[in-house]
Amino acid sequence: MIETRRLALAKRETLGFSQTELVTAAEVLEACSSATKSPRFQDSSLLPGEESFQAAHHFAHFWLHHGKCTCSADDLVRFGAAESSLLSKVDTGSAGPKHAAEARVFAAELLLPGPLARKLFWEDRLTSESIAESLGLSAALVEWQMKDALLLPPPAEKPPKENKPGRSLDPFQQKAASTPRGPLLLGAGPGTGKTSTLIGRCQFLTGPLGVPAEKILALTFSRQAAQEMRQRLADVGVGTPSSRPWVGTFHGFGLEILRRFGDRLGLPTEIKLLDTLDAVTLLENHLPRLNLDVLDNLFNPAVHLGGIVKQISRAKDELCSPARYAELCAAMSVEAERFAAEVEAKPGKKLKKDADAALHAREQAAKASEAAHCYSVYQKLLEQEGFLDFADLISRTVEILESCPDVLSTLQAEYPHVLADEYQDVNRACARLVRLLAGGKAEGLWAVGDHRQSIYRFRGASPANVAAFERDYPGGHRLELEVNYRSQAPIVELFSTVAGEMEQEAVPPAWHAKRGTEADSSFPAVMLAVAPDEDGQADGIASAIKTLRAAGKPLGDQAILCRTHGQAKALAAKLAVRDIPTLYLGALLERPEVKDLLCLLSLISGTDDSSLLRVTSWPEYAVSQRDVLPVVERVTLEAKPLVDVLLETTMPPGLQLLGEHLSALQAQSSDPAASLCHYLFGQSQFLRHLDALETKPFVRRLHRMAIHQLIGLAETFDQRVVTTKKLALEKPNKIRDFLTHLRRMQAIGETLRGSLPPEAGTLDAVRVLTAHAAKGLEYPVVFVPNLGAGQFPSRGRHDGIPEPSGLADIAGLDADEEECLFFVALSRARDVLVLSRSETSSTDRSVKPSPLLALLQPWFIQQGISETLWPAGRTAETPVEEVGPPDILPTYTSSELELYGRCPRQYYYERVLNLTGLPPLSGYLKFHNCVRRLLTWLEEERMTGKNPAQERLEVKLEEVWAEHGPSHHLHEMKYKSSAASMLRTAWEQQGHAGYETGGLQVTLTSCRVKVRPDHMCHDAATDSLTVSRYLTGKPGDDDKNDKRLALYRRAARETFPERLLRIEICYLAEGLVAKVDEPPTEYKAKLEADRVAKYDTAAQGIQAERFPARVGDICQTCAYSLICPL
DNA sequence: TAAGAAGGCGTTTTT
DNA sequence: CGCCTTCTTA
Repeated sequence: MIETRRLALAKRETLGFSQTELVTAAEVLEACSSATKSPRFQDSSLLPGEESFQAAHHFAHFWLHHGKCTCSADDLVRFGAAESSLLSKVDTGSAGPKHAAEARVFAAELLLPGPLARKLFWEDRLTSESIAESLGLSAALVEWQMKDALLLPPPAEKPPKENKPGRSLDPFQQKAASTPRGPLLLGAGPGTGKTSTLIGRCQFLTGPLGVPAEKILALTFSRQAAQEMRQRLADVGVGTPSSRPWVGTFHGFGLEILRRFGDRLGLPTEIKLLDTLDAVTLLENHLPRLNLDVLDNLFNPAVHLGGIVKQISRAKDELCSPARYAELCAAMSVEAERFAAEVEAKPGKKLKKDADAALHAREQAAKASEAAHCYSVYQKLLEQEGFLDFADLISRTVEILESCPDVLSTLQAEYPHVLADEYQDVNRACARLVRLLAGGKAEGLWAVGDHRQSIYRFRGASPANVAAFERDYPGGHRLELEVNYRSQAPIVELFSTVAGEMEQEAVPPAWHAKRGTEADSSFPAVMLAVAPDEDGQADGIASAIKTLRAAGKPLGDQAILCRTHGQAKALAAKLAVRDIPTLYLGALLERPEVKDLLCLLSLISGTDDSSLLRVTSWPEYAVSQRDVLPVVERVTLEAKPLVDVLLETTMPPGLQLLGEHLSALQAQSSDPAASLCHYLFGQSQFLRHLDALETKPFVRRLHRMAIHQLIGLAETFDQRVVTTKKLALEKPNKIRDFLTHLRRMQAIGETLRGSLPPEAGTLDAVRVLTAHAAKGLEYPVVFVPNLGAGQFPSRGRHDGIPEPSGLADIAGLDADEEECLFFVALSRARDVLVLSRSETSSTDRSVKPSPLLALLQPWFIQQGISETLWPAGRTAETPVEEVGPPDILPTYTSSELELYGRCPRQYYYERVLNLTGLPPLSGYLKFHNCVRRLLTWLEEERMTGKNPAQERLEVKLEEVWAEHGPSHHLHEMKYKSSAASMLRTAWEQQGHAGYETGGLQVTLTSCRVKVRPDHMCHDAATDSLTVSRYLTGKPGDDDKNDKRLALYRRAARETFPERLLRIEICYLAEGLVAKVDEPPTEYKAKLEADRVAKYDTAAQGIQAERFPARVGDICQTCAYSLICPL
């Protein structure tokens, strides 16, 4: 697209207009007409602005593709919704959509060049509407174009890089490219020219061998890799417009086969493809059929569905049918039982550890079995509805090829040459697909990969396919590329050492470094540094970056490769403080400017009025919180539309202005992307204020790119294939649906990472990325920080859903995945590689060196290089000011202190600002709310003297349910019956007569706490008091360590010192009662005291008005996440 | 000194 | 929820 823009600008200049000259659309089109000697394409059914765009679009095709426009009418007018379908995510290599997109960009750039748009907006301070008017274009088009022109980095003067001078192939590459017949597996280590060889292979096939280009099938994993390969093939002139190789992704190829031959499996002609969220929604819609038990969670039924869907997808990648999956799980259960029996029969004293292990094995088996059942239900649903998921694109294609010999032979004849890229990353399904296509002797198969770079095993990639190449392809042979063109000799030696250590049996590979050692006195090629703390490490990296820049390595040539996004985020932040521009967007939805705009959207769609607090705090409106809070309250209470309230003449001017903006947006369209564009470029001063807030130009860039990403996300958002059941009375509202979609994505744990647009490629800033993301890339300078134990390799977390053993037969695994990742990271460096670690971290007091460093030892010893010591950093600790106990102790309820403990910021929103926040996404919180209300009611009834009659329970349940229950919820009945049974259990716990009126109270250092236990019961005969806590979930191991129980004990002791005390947990769902014993030792008593002290700490925080946000998992479900931190 | 309990922390990504 | 670390206890 960058190139397309460049072409458009150049064309505009040849037409006689400069880049920043204000020229009307009519004049531009007139010039186009005379330049091409063709009439202005005209369609009188269009509006004036649209007509210009369409005409320009036709000229664009004429110049770009030397052809006529074949785009649909929709393509022509609706420039924004270019790629709204999920199917467009699957790359089938067809040129149509790409050409259409190029023409759109070209046309827009021709009519309103980026430089002109920037000048008019920033210098002349014009709005999109006035620009549209003066150019004779539609405002929507102008806004769409401004989105790119203002938010993306302007293109560099010169093209970023010319393609590498076409080096002729070296002997190894030549031999591989010109193998007369396969099957061949080419081992291509880092920087050995894998892609060049692949291209060379195509040239060899189409050249000397005279193979028609369309007989070649090249399969990759990512669309990007496919795109690059297509580009390079075009560059070297392989193929013609009528005969070109089929280059695309495995999934894209599968999609094409399913479109052609899907009828053999009874698939519908129009394929409906599900993404992960669709799949989760589908399962959620049929939750009762899933019969979840161990994987059930009443309070958040969807909590495990994400993991289950992931597991199903894994199974499909392994070509494992639901039946087979169930068998594996059954075997797992048998094994678990056998293990349990073995433990049971073991002589000697029983160890808790063994018993736990047995229990654990059983639980895992039970979970797996439930997942297996979900799989079978899911698959039936897919077939019933005619849906496919991503994994089906491969597995069902395999199914066709295996069951329809005619289809198979058709395809084998069409593609006698099959090229498979990244062979170490193929999963079983892809490997089978390749095997089938390659045919009997598989002479046309040419695969390339590097098993040491197999870093995607967690998603099913299996280097076992590399190991088993000869088994799968008898008569197959291997070749290895041995010259590294990328890195300086010391770096090549270093990662060769690692590769040698990784290999258990095989001879270590020795790559020849082509580049030798280009001595650079200012910096060693390889360096290993250790800092006492993380700030020291950041200082060290920052100063190395500066030194290297001074030595001629621009910031854009330097990259920091981290193991996790968490590390990347932290390091990027530390470098930003040290004035190093870094290119890292992080989680898109956590970025303040993105949250700002999401709040705006939620105001437009009327989904969350508390967003008002955030929006009105912008400089544009500058309304004080004092003025806004009453408005929020009124809107909540009066059920009057927000805009109407804002437009009341008594409102402060800021609120009225916002009211005007919102009402205009609401009148205009309900498309999220269009609304955002109109707001940003037409109505508001948002972008100018955003700039004013930030002094560093680079950070401004990041802000704008993040906003661009958000708009892109909104553009590609479309109605879901599978929707959650909605209330019939809800009006369609695309903005609301978009916001809900984002929340649901968050809820299933999908983080939307802000990926950088290609336009960012030329920016001079240090790239911060994960080692995974760096695969296939190279940088002159590479930093690999945080090489501590537990950091790299990362101590990861697994999903709750176990994988049945035997799903993947990964026999003969070569090296550990983390070692591969380390290897990938090291081999990205061209000239300088800086490895570093910190001896402490914010979480661990001491961090040992990563075991991965041991792999480097031989080389470091041989070179006589020892660790460089970096000094400690400045520790920027802000001392917490102590607030002494106040004269009059304030009183809090225990629940508000607990709220503060969970997240002080949430406490602030709820208790200080009195906001209500978003309603919960699913029904479980309403259900929970009902149960709590009912239990409180029950306890209050009891306080009056006696247990209510049983019939009253049902009456009360109906009453509370009608008002607060999850009515119309998909699983309302399930919730309702659990609520009824819990209430019943609580009711049966009546025990004794004689209830305490009022609650308990406890005095801490800085406050008094009012405690209202779930249930209390006084037995006058023995003068004993039983205090019970109701738990609605399943019993857990550390329930009795809950700080609330400690508080119960303290409060009961203080309120009734003379009574005999008994603390209990009552599990309502199970009908169990567990007694909580008195702390037997001093140590335990101290632990309990510490728990109580947490209430004290919370009270101190509230008094000191400290309300920091506790960022973590809870944010995903927090009702205030959009406005936080306010 | 080792077993055990309690607390703290927290992955990678494409289609 | 599963791991590692840190602390207590026998």
